[in-house]
Amino acid sequence: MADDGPLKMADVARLAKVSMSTVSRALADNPLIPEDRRREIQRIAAEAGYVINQSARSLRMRKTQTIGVVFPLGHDVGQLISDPFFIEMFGRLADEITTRGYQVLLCRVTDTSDGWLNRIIQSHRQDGLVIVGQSDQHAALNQAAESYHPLVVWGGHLSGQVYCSVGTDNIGGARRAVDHLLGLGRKRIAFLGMLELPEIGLRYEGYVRALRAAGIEHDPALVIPAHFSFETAYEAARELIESGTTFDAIFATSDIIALAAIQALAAAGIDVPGQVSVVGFDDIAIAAQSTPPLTSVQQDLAKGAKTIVDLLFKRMAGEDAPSATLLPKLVVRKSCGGASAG
Amino acid sequence: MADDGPLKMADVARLAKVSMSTVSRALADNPLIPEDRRREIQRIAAEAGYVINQSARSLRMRKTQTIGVVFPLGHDVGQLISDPFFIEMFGRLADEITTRGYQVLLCRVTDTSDGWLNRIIQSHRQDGLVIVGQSDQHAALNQAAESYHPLVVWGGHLSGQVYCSVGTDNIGGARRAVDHLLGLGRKRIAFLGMLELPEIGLRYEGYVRALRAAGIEHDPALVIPAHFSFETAYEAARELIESGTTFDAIFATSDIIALAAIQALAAAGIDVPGQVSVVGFDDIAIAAQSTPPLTSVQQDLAKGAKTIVDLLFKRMAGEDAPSATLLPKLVVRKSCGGASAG
DNA sequence: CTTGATTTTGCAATCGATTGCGTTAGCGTA
DNA sequence: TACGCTAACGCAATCGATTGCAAAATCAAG
Repeated sequence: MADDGPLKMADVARLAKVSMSTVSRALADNPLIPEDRRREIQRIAAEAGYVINQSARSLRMRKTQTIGVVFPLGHDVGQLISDPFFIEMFGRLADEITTRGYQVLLCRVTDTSDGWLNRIIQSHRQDGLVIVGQSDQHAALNQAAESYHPLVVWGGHLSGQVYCSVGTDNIGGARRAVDHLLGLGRKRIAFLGMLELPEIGLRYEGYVRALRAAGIEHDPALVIPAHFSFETAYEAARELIESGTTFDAIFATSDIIALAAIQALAAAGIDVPGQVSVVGFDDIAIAAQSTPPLTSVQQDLAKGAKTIVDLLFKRMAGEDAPSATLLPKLVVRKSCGGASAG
Repeated sequence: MADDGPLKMADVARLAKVSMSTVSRALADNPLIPEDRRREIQRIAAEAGYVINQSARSLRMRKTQTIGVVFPLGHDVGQLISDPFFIEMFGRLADEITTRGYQVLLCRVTDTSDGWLNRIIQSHRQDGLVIVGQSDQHAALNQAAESYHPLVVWGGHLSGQVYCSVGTDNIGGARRAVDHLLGLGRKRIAFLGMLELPEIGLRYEGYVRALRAAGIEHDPALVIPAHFSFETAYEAARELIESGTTFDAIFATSDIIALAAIQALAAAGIDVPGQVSVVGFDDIAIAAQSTPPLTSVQQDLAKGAKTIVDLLFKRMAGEDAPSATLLPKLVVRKSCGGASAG
């Protein structure tokens, strides 16, 4: 009875003694087929273990029921997708997407030559795209967004931006963090991060504004370039410590950097938060579990992911969806001293 | 010149003044087409921004150039994919897969009713499957493996196993960890983990063997059920502490559980490693960065992922590939006292 | 200039579903 | 019985590529 190859719809049609058209419609719950017959055909198909071939379906319907999630570009190309922030974001996005009955296709860009985005788009492997982090590809995104609508980017809103983005209010978040440090009486606040990246530039902007508002002179010696990886951030922090520059607080532009800094401080025998307060950015899962627990600017990733996917589905439906900015929240824990009850 | 819809191969054929067959072959670098003409056609296609439609290609070739990665099943269904171990594994797998020119499709199983695996397989969305963690689906995997070969499972080798799996030597790893604790003079070693899961069962086996070999009586009061999530593990550890049962070491079956235990111990004013030594399992990235840094049984995920994907591609090529077991390594850090120069 | 061998090229079938449109069946009413 | 109308259903085209096979073009040798 059972031949080797997997069942095709034609086989089910034969079993049910109807045409393929009817099977197709029955499986799609098309009301053109009377309900009892629909049920019957569905039962037969299920019992035979029939599953629709998605390749064929995608071709015909020009839809794949799949969302592509594209990961860090530019400076991070070729690297492992291991940054906790990206990872957490990916998990949240995956949840939101699968909940809506779509599959998730991970796209790693291995070839950033001109047209990389077009190559992804035109492959028709997905019905929509989420790009996590605009990195240095602002122009490419702008260009693609003109003709391709189902596209949402996670990242700060930049000037001259055409594409739809969802991101944190970086300036406001940074400002809040630095204001908090100032409120604790800290005056020499170091800034750790890569100014070249657009989002970090915005956080720097917030840092500067907060200092200025407090009437504190801004010391360039306190601005330290630090990459996102733990090792390089640790080095950066170590150099700051050894440089002899005095400081009583650190505003790190990511939690990984903050954790690395705390570790470097501990290694140098400097007490956190006794001598130096540390604030991070992102509030990733381990932030609450570090020692001491890390004060951090919380990006509500659950909400961010939901917003991204909501907007994406709107755009896929042809509606126009505007960019959104999320308001970050400062989560105060022990790493900066002051009030906290663990 | 530019009409609205995206280019099709026929359009490129027209531009190049050849047939579609020739374009198809040229883009596939088929030597049937003379090299200079191939180049020419490729240039024309690239300039026009043409990209092959993967839906059509997949249908015709019966290949998708995609590997499906299926995530935790059973008890974890419906949960967020956030466990650092899974996440790290996913990143590594994604790297190995994309390096080989394949795409990664994330499959979350939302419906574990009978035939869930068949439904994934028969959808023909992927050319091969990696299943991360067999959970309680041993039987389903065995059944599917009989007719579907390009399938590799991450997990321990269980008795009566038909499918191909790659996993750590759980018994050996646990044994090594407990032996180390015994070597430090610890005698009352608590075990934290869910015995119901096959892999954890094996780790328990190693735990028991190590105790037995050391001539230490095995106290059931020291075996505490603990789930993989931080919160539940924290609760489990707290209960152990408050139960009054004496213990001088903890063997946790995952790093998350270990970190939760350390935090619970700290909250109870118990010094780690002074009063209690703690060893984890997995050696996830944050293990080295916790306070104190965590001793852990290292599963070499990079190697594991590479092995999984190697075997999978062998199987996709029709070869037969046997299961593999990786030897774990105990990474000693400060959380269990003894030698360490952190 | 033939002829045969070889290299290029294109026709048309194919992958497995979906769906517009026309046909048939079924029913009620006159 | 005849007619009209609607509900069910199936034919065949279609999505956009790949490829077996045969035709056409090219070349070498006689």
